[in-house]
Amino acid sequence: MTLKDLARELGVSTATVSNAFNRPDQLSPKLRAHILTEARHLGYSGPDARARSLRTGRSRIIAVILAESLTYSLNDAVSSELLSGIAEVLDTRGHTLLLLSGRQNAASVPGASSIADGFIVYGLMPSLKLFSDLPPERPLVAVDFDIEDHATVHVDNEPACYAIARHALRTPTRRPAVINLRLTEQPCNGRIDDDQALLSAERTITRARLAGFQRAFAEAGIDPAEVPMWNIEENTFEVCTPVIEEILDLPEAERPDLLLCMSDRIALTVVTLAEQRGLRIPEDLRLTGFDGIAEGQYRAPRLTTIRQDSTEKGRIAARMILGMEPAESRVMTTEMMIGDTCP
Amino acid sequence: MTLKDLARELGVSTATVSNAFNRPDQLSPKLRAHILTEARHLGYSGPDARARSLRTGRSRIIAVILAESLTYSLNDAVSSELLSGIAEVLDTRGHTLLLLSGRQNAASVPGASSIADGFIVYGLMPSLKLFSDLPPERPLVAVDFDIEDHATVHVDNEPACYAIARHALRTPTRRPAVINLRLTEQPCNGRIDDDQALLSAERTITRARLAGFQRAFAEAGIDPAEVPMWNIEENTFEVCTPVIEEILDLPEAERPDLLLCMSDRIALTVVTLAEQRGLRIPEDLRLTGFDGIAEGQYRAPRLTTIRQDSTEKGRIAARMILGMEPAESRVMTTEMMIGDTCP
DNA sequence: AGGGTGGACTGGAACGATTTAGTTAGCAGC
DNA sequence: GCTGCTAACTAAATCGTTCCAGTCCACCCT
Repeated sequence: MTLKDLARELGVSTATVSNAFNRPDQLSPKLRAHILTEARHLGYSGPDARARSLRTGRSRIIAVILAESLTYSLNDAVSSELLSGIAEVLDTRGHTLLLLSGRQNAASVPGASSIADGFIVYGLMPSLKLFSDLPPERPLVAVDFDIEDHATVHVDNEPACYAIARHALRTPTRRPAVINLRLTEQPCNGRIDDDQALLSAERTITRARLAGFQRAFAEAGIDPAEVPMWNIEENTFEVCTPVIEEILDLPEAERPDLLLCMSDRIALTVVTLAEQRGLRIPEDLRLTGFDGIAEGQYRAPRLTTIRQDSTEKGRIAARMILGMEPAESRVMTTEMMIGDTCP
Repeated sequence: MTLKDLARELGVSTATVSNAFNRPDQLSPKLRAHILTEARHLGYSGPDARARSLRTGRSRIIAVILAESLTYSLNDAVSSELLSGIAEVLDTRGHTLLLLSGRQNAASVPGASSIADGFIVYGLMPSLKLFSDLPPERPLVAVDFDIEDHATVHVDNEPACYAIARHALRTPTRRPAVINLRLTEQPCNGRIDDDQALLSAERTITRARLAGFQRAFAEAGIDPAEVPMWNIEENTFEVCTPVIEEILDLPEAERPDLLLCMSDRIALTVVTLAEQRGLRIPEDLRLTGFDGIAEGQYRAPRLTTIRQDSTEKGRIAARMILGMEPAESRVMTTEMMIGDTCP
């Protein structure tokens, strides 16, 4: 049952049926009512979205391309908050959300994606071939990374990390350490040696966060090069655990008494594993996080962290895509939250 | 730049270009290579998904229609695990995920949805007009509710709740209580009075869970009608909090010493608020959850709960939609996890 | 009566691909 | 030289809409 069938059945033109569904003002109310009634009666449930999107060039679909697998992204608090902000705005404007992963089968991205009216890309590396395959005329907003000729949304990573490190270093500290998130060029889950290719040129956020920490170290008279660093490959409890166990199980003389973590997930894992070992927080171990996820604030000890509003970040990106606000480069401010883990 | 333009430019037919992209065996490798090279060169990034989906009738998009708002669904551990299972399967088969909410602007659903090749519907009520608007010939799988003529995926709610309640009632209990999730016909966030229209006929899961609890009560010689019940409208910390405060702040003689909760989120909120009040778990208060979310197992006290594998539930639904397994009615088993909150 | 106006409806050309049913050329076999 | 076969390619119909450019008619104004 197509629009054409329906038109023939009713003895009107296809244009009129189309108007009955799309432009009520173009035909008499009586005829319109008749058409809609008959449509329902004959089992026609409105114009086919496929044909419509071909003809109009618009689908009311916005694609979100995520750096990690969908599985990860949906479970991670930060990226699902981002998605939820995006969804919120799209929903109110009658748009829908298509989820794509830029990771494994990136092949499927260009194919499926050309159906979308716009793209929100989260945390990818700008060098990816992927970008050249996206239809160049449709809007694209980059979140948490930089790419030329496109709008971006960020938080003030460097100043925020500087501020929280400065706060942490006000309390005398013997052995500070940093737990990075996806910092190294090559995958590395564990201690970062001197000789490892350190900073991937493209990981702009991670680099900015580390730079903030290091600025505070230098200012406090600590040589940043002397501060031990670990790296975490994926922001999950499971992947964090072995690395953190390695740190906490160091002999007491070597064990850090301050851990600057690049995410709350990492920090929460530290809390869990430290509790299991009977370490007292903050007496034996102080730590800071990043993100300000809800889970970190529900229960004692509440995390000392940088709160970024990922939901709002998503809203902004969505509004930019829909043209509700200028698509420009935007840096959001964050807020330091002093919790119990580093008073 | 369209396929037709490219064909003209190269002096071949559109069919040949189409074959170059879709059926390598239909033309000489040499010509194919030439076409692909030139395509890239001239800025043609493959067949347009809109036109293709119109012509072939397939889009490689599966729509997931969620009962709650997208914002909620993306933040809730259970539904995002479900999504993640779905995404995992779709991803490996080159399909993508379109997220729709069946709630507020249900109007946008039929319009946008006819682009999808199939539908996974989560937790909706089958009476919704929505269903009649979906293209009837495309596959539909219902998750966590029943609808005629369609495949469904479930867990064994009643037996699972019976089992955990039985376990909880083995320890002598003076004042058991139940905290339901979305049980009442009319929205109600708080104590359920006798005169409230109790069981929405359509909320099959919730009803099944309560039935399981009540069977165990009866068996333990407790009149189910005497057990006080509360109701929670939305499975979030914020919405749970006032109700749980109401319960925990009852005079000690009235305060329940066993709380059977219909979700881990509710149970976790109880843990948080009980800790704040200095109540000892399980000495002063025992409680059980439902879902088995990761957050409930990380930190002490670990929840005593029913673990359902929502990720696997999603995988099954996705496989059914893609025809990788028979689309029939399926009941998954759950596992009781004895944690610290009700040993 | 003639001209102008505007509302209601229609015809048919796109939109950009896929696919069926060919056509053509080359070559082997007899 | 004819037939038959295959590989390589093409012409044209088709998918289900939308929307531009009209047509038609009733009505009003002068």
